[in-house]
Amino acid sequence: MTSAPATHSDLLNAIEDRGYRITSGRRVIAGAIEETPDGFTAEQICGRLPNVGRATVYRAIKLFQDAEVVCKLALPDGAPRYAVDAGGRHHHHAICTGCGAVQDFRASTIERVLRTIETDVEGQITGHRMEIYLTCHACLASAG
Amino acid sequence: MTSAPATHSDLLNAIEDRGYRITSGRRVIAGAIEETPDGFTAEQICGRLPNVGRATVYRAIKLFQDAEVVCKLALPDGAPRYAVDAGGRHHHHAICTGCGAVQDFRASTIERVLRTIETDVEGQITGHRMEIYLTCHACLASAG
DNA sequence: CGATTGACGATACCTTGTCTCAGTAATATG
DNA sequence: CATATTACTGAGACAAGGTATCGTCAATCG
Repeated sequence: MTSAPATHSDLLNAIEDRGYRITSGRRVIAGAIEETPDGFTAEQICGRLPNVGRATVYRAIKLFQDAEVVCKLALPDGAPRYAVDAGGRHHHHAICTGCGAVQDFRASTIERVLRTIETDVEGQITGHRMEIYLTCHACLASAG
Repeated sequence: MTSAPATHSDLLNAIEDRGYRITSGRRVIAGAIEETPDGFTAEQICGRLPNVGRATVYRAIKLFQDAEVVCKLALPDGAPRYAVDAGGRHHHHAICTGCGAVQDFRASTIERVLRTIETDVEGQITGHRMEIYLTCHACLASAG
C-alpha cells in the first residue's frame, strides 16, 4: 500500500518529482505559501510558522524556485517578494506596489521584442527579467 | 574670479545642479566610478577607496541615482550592480553575466508593448523594470 | 526493523545598505 | 578675510535578506 499518491499540493509535487523528500516542515511551508494569494515574503512565512526554522523556510523556498513553482520578484526598491507560479509557461508579473498583489501575464509581444533586441546588442542573450509595477483596483479605490 | 566653471565630471555636475556640495570625497568617488567602464558594485568602490568611508560611498551613489546619472541594476540572482547612465532618456540595460559589462539600449517597441499591457492588467501601471542578460562577445570568446 | 542519507533547528555569518552622532569641511555673509 | 552656518564625513551600530555549519533527527530503502 505504499502506492498511495499521497495527493500533495502542487508545490510539494514539484519538489518530490525532483527527488526531494516530503517532510512535515515542507508540508506546512507549502501550506502557508498557498494561503497567500498575493505573493509573500520569506519573513512572512517565518513569522507565521514559529515552529519551523528560518533556514528551513529559506531552503524550502529555494527548492520551490528551482522547481519553478515559485518565482522571486523585486519591488521597485529592490525588496524581494515571492509568488506562486502556477502555469509553468514563461510569463511575467505585474505587482501592486500598494498591497503586493501579483498578477501573471503572458505577453508574447515581449518575447518578440526580445528577439528583435537580440540583433541590437553585442552578445548572446541568456535571459531577462521584467516586472510591471502598478496600483491595483483595490488600492486605487481605498487610497483614491 | 569665483566664476570659474570648475569643469566637473558629468556625475559631479549632476549633483551640483541639484544643490549638493562638491566635496573631495564625492570627487574621488565620481572618479572611481568613471574608471569602471562596465558597471560597478558599491563594495568595489569602497575597496578601491580605503580612505573614504563606506557610508559616504553609499550616500554618494544614492545621490547619483537620484540625479539619474547612475542606475541600479540587478543580476539574475538579484545581486545589485550599478552603471553610469549617460544619455538621460529612458532606456534599459543588457548585462553580461560573465563580466558584468553593461550595454544600454533604447527599445521603443518595449514602451509600446507596455502600453498594450496596460489594457490587459487590472490596475494603473506606475513603472516597470527590465533587464536583459547575455554573454558578451569577449566572454563568449574567452569561455568558448 | 535497522541503516543510510537527507533534512532539521539554532546560530553564526555574509552582503548590501541605512542610521546615528560627534567632528569637520564647504559655502555664504559681513 | 574671518566667521557663522550648514552640509558632509567617518566610524560603527543596526537592519534585512539570505547562506553556511554542525550536531541531531527523521524519511525512506532494503
